[in-house]
Amino acid sequence: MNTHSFLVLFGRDRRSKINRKEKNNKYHLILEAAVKVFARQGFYQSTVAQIAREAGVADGTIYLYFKNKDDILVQFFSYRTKQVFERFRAEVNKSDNSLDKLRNLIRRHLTEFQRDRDMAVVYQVETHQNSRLAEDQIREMSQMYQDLVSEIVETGQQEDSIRKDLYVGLVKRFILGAVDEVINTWLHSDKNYDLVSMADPLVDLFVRGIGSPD
Amino acid sequence: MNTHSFLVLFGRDRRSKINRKEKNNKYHLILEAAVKVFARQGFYQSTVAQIAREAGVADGTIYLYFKNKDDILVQFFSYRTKQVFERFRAEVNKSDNSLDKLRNLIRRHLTEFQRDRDMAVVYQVETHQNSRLAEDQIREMSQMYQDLVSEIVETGQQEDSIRKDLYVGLVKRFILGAVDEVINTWLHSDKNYDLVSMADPLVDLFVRGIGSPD
DNA sequence: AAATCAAATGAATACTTATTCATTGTGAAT
DNA sequence: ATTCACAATGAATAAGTATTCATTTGATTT
Repeated sequence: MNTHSFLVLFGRDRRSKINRKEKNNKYHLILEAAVKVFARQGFYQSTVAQIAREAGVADGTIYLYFKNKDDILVQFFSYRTKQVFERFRAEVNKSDNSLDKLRNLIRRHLTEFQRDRDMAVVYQVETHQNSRLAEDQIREMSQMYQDLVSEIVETGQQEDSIRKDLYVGLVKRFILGAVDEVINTWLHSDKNYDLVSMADPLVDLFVRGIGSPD
Repeated sequence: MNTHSFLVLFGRDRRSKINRKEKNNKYHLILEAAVKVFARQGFYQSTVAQIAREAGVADGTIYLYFKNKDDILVQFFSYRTKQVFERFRAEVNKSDNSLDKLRNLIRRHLTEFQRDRDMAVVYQVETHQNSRLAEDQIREMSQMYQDLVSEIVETGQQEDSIRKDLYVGLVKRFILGAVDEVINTWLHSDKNYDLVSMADPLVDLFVRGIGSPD
């Protein structure tokens, strides 16, 4: 862990910190460039030289801000992706009604992933990898998401809008998996339809299932 | 695993086919070894030397059976995985009842992926990759699966066991995604629970949803 | 203008690895 | 026994690439 990572967190201070601010910018510049390159070619197919080129800096400069190539991916998960997942929590907290919570969560999830495709690609690929470089970060986010779903299910059961005979561990995977696949299909398509518009039909499927009411 | 033991096992067949049979065996030997190595380390982290070692052959031998490293992965999808997906179709055809079709499909899917973990890992990782080496094969299998679900939904709608107001394109992703995630979680766990036992609860979720009946 | 110093550079290093191919091994045919 | 036809080998080749570090740049201070 290098000093610069910390500077990022507290980068708002404007006074006499031009120097830091520049640093801050370059850190983000490289990170953004890296994500773009990773999204296009995959982590292992991407070279440090390509990232440097995309960011408009020299190869060596990258090592002033990141320990090594792996570290770039870890930083991506630590800051960019974790930030997004924290927004999910905020979204769920907005409502008391469990079905609204669920709808808000899915909608936010699709919105954020549609907004930043490069992030979406890297996230989808790396979380499905076997030897995951950012294993700890990925676990933490997965846990975050599962906690949200748990909370939704519990709330719903209290207010009697969600079945009580559910295996909650499975419900979590059921929901996350379906959302993931919808995103994945979108990423592999020409991306000329609105991902967020899938939210309502998807929630409807989660809640009512595909079976006839009778 | 060395070549010698294989020669002993199959060394009895002296006919002119011995040549072909040996070839065939070595082809499969290498393919199996490669899948094992890919599953452990990922495609790009795996070296041809490692595959050769695992198969008990020389590095150069691999190029007598495969055009190059990429070709090994393509062959894996062309033969091994496609074969599995064809079993899915057979399974669905066994029943006329749509919900049974669905249950059979899911059960078979989980059974096959549990049976061959190495295949499961490679499949899961590669299908989520961005630049997919076996793009054509993957598309074909995805299509196969989606056709199965379409068939199930149509049958179910005719026999009035499945809702008629469904967006079928979404139902496909909904089902495949949930199954995928259940498999993925299992692969990243200690794998000491029975994957197939998830089939019935999962189908129940698909059909009835999580919402209360009222 | 000179000195200072961190930031940035990019050529050089050290290493890894896919692929080739001259050589060797093997069993069948003559 | 000798030749023949391949299968198999693995050392050598040719590329590629992560990382380092001696040098340069440019801004700020003295």
